[in-house]
Amino acid sequence: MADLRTQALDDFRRRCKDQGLAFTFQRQVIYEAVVDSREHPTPELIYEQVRQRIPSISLGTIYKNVKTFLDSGVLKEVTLHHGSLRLESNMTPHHHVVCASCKAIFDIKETAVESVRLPTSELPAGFAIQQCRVEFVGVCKSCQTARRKKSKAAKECST
Amino acid sequence: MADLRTQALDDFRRRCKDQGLAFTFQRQVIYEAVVDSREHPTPELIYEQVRQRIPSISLGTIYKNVKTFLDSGVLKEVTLHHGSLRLESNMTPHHHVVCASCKAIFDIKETAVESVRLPTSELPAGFAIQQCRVEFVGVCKSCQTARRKKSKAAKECST
DNA sequence: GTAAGTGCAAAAGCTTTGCGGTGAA
DNA sequence: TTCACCGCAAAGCTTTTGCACTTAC
Repeated sequence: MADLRTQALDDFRRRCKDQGLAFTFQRQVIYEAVVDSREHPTPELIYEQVRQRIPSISLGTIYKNVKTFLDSGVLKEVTLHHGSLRLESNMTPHHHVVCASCKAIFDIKETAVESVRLPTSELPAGFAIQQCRVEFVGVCKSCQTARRKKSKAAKECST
Repeated sequence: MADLRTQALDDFRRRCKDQGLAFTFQRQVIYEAVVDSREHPTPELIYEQVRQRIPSISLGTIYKNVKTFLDSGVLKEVTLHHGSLRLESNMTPHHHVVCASCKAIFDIKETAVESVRLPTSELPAGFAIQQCRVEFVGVCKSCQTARRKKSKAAKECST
């Protein structure tokens, strides 16, 4: 009987193969650390977890692999905005449209979307909601144009 | 006739007074730089803008004042997650509940909220939406408890 | 065997902090 | 006059990069 962990491991091995990534012990343990933690961990937290099983691992390796996993779609980032403080002077409630490519942020007035409701039963126990933010993620006009140009150039280059 | 800029300035002066903040030229220019820019600027971008009017300003002053403005509610941050990469292994679409105090992130299954629609007319021209993310912001149970304890202690301290 | 991955250390952002001089109230 | 604020410089994080060694394929 293949237990869940074995199955998850096979899954991960397959995903590495699909992405052309070498299947190393370090990668396996890093990946498991993220999956096992229910906390949306930071690289530092992953480092602490992984070090319990691989004391010789370096933080640099965590970062390199996290980046590899993000690039290949094995993991995701919780937010597109990490790494830079972005400010807001529009103090009236509103929502955002964000370009995944250039990180441009556009405001949308609150009334443009229907108010979103969440049944209390879906919330963590005792959580007090103050606000609901909606974020539409996509690609802005100029980034679409840039991508088209780039892929066209790549095509011409390969012929 | 008081133009818009004069009025905005008076507004800002009043807000500083309300918050017990000194009204300095630097603060005025920093604030105006954020308001004038439609781009949800970073501190670095604000620095560039402000330097055109106050060449001697330092980046440290930008950071100090941005922090002051955030603490006093004169400005807001676009996201709570800036400053730390947070990872996600749950690749199925879902939404988040975030504690504004400890930054804990909880998953909510996508079906828990009705799908959010945005009329194309509300979008920036040419923007291609790929995804909609909903984030409920509030305070988790343990942070509520901690705050209650803290404010109780403060009360006892002041008597 | 070869290309990719690892560990280590240095460096590159971004942000905070401390201190002496300056300016707002 | 006093206290908060400014500019400067140093330090503290987080993240990236380069290089020699090792490992997966």
